[in-house]
This record gives sequence, C-alpha cells and structure tokens, in this order.
Amino acid sequence: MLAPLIKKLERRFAISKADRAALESLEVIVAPIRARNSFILEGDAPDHTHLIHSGFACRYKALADGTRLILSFLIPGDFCDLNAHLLGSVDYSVRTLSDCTIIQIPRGELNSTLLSHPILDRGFRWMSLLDESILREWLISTKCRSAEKQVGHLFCELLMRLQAVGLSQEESYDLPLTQADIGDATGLSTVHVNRMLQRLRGEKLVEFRDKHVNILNLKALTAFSGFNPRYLHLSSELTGT
Amino acid sequence: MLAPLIKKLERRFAISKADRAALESLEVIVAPIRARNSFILEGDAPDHTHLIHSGFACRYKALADGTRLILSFLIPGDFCDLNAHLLGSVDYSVRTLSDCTIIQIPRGELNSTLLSHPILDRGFRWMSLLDESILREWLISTKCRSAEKQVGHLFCELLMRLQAVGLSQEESYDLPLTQADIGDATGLSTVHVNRMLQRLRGEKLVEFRDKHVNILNLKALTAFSGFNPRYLHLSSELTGT
DNA sequence: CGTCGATTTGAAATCTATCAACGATGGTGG
DNA sequence: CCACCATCGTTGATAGATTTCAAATCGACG
Repeated sequence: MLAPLIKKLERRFAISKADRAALESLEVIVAPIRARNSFILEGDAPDHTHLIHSGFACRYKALADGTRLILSFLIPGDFCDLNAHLLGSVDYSVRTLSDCTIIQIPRGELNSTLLSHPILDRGFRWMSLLDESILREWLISTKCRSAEKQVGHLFCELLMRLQAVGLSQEESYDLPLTQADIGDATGLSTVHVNRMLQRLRGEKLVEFRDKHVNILNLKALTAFSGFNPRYLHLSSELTGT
Repeated sequence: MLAPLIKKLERRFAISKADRAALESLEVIVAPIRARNSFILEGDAPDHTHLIHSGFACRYKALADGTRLILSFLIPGDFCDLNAHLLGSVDYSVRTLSDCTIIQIPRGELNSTLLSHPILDRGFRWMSLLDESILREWLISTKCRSAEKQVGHLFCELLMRLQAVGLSQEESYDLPLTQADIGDATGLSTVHVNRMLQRLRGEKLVEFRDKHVNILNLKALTAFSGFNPRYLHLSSELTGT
C-alpha cells in the first residue's frame, strides 16, 4: 500500500526491513476521492496525515478575487500535510486533480513510529525539505523564466519526480491536468499556456496532448528551460550527519 | 546574545527557564560581517548553523545569466541554514545586506540540546515551517499581485516580522535595503520598483526613504496589498499535538 | 442532438522591462 | 579643499511580454 512512499525513500536512504515493516503495519484508512475535490481546506487541523497513493492532487490557495493558485503538485508518495500539526493548522488547501486514492495515517501512531525509527524520521524531514526546495525553484521560475521556459521547466520537474516513484515511461508520462491547471500553477493565463504549449510542440521539445506528456527531446528541453535537477535532491545520500 | 531568537520563540511557545538556559549555554562564535558579503555559498555544507543576531541578510540564488534572486529576507532571530545538514548541503547562498553580526552554533551541540529539550525542538521545527510558509506567500505575491501590491505586501510582512523581535517602532522600521534589493526580492526591475514606491507614497500608504520605512496608513496598506498575517503564524500556540 | 468543458484563435489593452540619461550623494585621494 | 568616482535614486521614451475579451472549434457524453 505504501509502495510509492517507500520507493521514494529508498532512493535516498537505507530503509531496513524493520523500518519498512513499521510503515506497513500502520493502521491506515484508504479513501478513494473523485477528481476536483478539495479534501483539505485552509485552516483545517486534520488528526490524520494524508498521503497520495494514486492520482494527482495539488496544494493551492484561493484568493479573495477568486483566483486559485497552485502551490505544488502532489503525486503518489507525497504527503499533503505532513507538518500541519506543528503549525496548528494548514495554511493552504488541498484538492485532487484526477481521481485519487488517499491514505490517511493517524497522527499519533505515525509520530510514535518515527520516534522509534530514526531513519524514517530523517526521511520524513527530508521530504518536507524537498517540498521547500521545490517551492524555491518555483519562485525562481515565476520570477526569472519566460512563460515558455516555465512550462518546459514544469514538464522536466514532473518527469523526474514521477520517475522517482516509477510512474513514467521512457520520456513520457500521464498527466491528468487541463491547460487551466497549468495556468494556475505557473501563474499564466490559460490562453497563454495554450500558446506556449503550441510553441514547445512546434520546436519539437514536448507534446502535451490527451492528458499525456511526451518529451521529444529531453536534452534540448532541459537546456532550454534551464532545468537543473539538483534541487530535487534525488540522488542517494552521500553526506550528512 | 540569543535574545531575538528567544523573543521570537516565546511569542508562541512556553519556553522554560531550563530551555532558555540550555540555549544560552551553547558555545557559540560571534562574527561581525560587513554589508554585501556572501558568507554561505550554494553547495556549502557548514558544520555550524548560522543565526542572525543583528542586521539584515538574505537567501538568494545567482542565476546563470547573472541575475540574483532573493528567496527570503533574514532578520535578527532567523536561522540561515537550520536544515542544511539534512539535505547534505544548502541549495542557495546567503549574504548580508547590511553590516551584521552572525552567531555560529556548532551543529552537534545544537542537536543534542534539541534532543533533550522537546519544546525547543518543536520551536525550531516551527521556525523552519514558517520559512516555508513565507515562501509560499512570496510565490503567491509574484504570481497574483501587481507590482505595486507586491511591494506593499513586502512592507507589511517586514513590519510584522520585525515587530515579533522588537525591532519596529509604532508603524515604522529601519530597512537597510536599496531599491535594487527590493527588485531582486520581488523580481521587478529597479526602475519599476522606484515607480511603485513613488505611487505608494503618493497614495499616502507607505514611505521608504533613507533606509527607513514609514507606514502612513497600515489599515489601508494591508487592505490594498491583500496582506493577511495568518501565514506568519505569529499568534501564540493554541492548538497542536 | 444539444450541452458542457476544454482547446484554439485573433485583436486590443496593459503591465513591466529595457535603454539611456541625469542629478544627488558620499567617500577617496590628490 | 577640490576633483573624481561609484552608487543610488529618478525620469522619459520605447519595446516586448502577457493579459483580457470575445468568439470559434472540438470532443465527450447524456
């Protein structure tokens, strides 16, 4: 059940059989949720932690003027609200983009597992920092990259992240988003997203059609969009205390 | 020595005498650093944690094309690289904006203090999440707010953060930045920052002159720039596990 | 068949960047 | 004390990117 999560952790940490067993023995609730459903709202203080098992979701904030801004995409193996308990409540909302199955893990149980399994604790902190690192890169994207590069960069990031949980083919992957979703995530208007997609397609860099991304020339695309995978910290752990 | 840090923590947590004593007994190194000095570089793996004692600094990334993008402002009481050890190395650089004094705390010593003082551990995690929360708000700013609102929003945020460590007067504070710095932080050109400052001044919302911010009408400014202090999580801890 | 959501296209409006230049300031060295 | 230089703030004009508005097309689905 926790396969994507474990897969992600194993890429970077030496997870022992005991660690894995501890995770697998957690008493979780598995819930299917339909697409476009906000299952965590800003201000909530959930007593369960939510983990994506399948499907795509996003963190977002709804602004006063009705704009919805996507703060991060959540893919299988990602936690929605890992640290909510520390801040008291979440300051963003979470909603599904496609049909999803969400795993709910009781807060208290998870905490005690982490207490007795330091590697897991470390891994979970690492995931939280990864979120932050991605956030920083998005900030850079919106500020410094042209609309076209921004969209290209996003496709690169998603490829790497989906690879890490085994959800990509060679250089293509399913992406159940609309162009409007990409607009919400990049801060571009839907119309402009459309034009940028056409341009990227015309330049034989990426195609995004029928909810499927097909990267035609990965090398050229990463070069063009200034994508440097370092910020995803996906390589195995070499240093550290 | 650690006054700003303790002040910040106390606003939200019940810090006991023992906790405070533990912090104060840390063997720290105090270093004065001149303005505009990068003392942590992307890729570094410092064995000390850096805490701002006085002055202004920033996290930033230098891009290939020479652009410098500020990811966050660091004020007294803020850590520069609290979690660097978990990721192995920092993925951003840190530099002073004004003359600063920086406190260096040995990583290992800090860790053991946190292990024996759960409230502090909690507080430190909270600070790290706060960083992330501010990052999210910046992302929203650059994507959804006009240049003028963005600058106004920044002044609101800094007021609140400086208040939390006792570094503001009524509704004004010293801010040792140039207009170019504000540009690097907001992703606007220096020229445009200048015009926005003039406009904000003309509308009797804020003045920024001689390294000093004077908020003329806080209520109007927060309303105008869509500032909601919730994301700073500064109120005292009411909920939580 | 009609409808709804998603994608596509075109034209105009708006915002922000860029380029270039100027004034003010403060510090430095002669 | 003055000349010089560098940095910062200011102003104007122009160019480019992106948004907004409006409308057409397309496909899926009841």
